[in-house]
Amino acid sequence: MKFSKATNYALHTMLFLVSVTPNKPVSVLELAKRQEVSPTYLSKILTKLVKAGMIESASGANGGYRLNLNWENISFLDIIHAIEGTTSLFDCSLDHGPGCPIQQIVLSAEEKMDEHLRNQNMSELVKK
Amino acid sequence: MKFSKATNYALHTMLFLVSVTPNKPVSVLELAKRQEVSPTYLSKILTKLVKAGMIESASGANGGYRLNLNWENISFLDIIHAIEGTTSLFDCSLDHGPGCPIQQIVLSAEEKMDEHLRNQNMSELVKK
DNA sequence: GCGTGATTACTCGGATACAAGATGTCCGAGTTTGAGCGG
DNA sequence: CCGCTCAAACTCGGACATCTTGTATCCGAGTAATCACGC
Repeated sequence: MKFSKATNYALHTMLFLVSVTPNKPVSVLELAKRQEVSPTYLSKILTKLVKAGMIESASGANGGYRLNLNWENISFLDIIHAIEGTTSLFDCSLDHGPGCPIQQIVLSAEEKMDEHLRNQNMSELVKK
Repeated sequence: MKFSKATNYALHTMLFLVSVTPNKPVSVLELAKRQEVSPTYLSKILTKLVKAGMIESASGANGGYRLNLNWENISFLDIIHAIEGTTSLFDCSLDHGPGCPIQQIVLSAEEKMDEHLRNQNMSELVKK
């Protein structure tokens, strides 16, 4: 079990966009160069962030990606969910009576992690 | 990102062994039947638990797997680590100055989850 | 100058290729138990 | 009744086969800005 590289790219892209601040779009080419990843692949990842309403894209010349207006409230968990999906880390998928105790324990552990990631938002990150 | 099925099998096997209690070994055939998984595959998973010192195996007729003496202290985290390995969920693997802030945040979130899983041990589970 | 068209610099989406890891199977080898059998 | 042998019931480990998912590339299409050119 590991976070995917795509999540890593998404997080770093957001970090960069936040630290650059101006409202001018940044091309995927530049974003990709900084992270040593192919532009076309990064583009696919960023499309997910667009659909999740975190950034917006401007096509055409001088186009690229820029933060959406609500960027300060975006949390780490939001970004991770946008890339990895929102399904839980564990499902017992075995019927041994209702309410598998293992399922309950693992999910509550996951919730602990989610809670921490939910409290970390972009506006705090930019201070560092 | 998801926990593997193997982890699910391992956890449920431990739960079963704990609830059965007697020191008589349980054959992998019976364990596999309960979880609807092939015996040979489950055997490979259980071998990892043996190497981690959580259970022990008895070969030969009437053989099988049984809990080790220290079973009460085994935590969920121990089992998960035995199957999934101990590498962290996230590594930035990108050099943008020392101490990637993203890495720090995600790892501290993981630590929250680990802490919860570390506190859940087998002796508590058996009560439920 | 001023529209108009062509060129350029981008994003978007689908299809596809590739790689790695999880999942599962097969088989040969070792080990213990217990039953059978001969003395 | 004792001891020997042999079969049965297991685990163990390596080598595969298969499936899924993440990662990455290619290409054609759409879109916006800018440049060139003719009037």
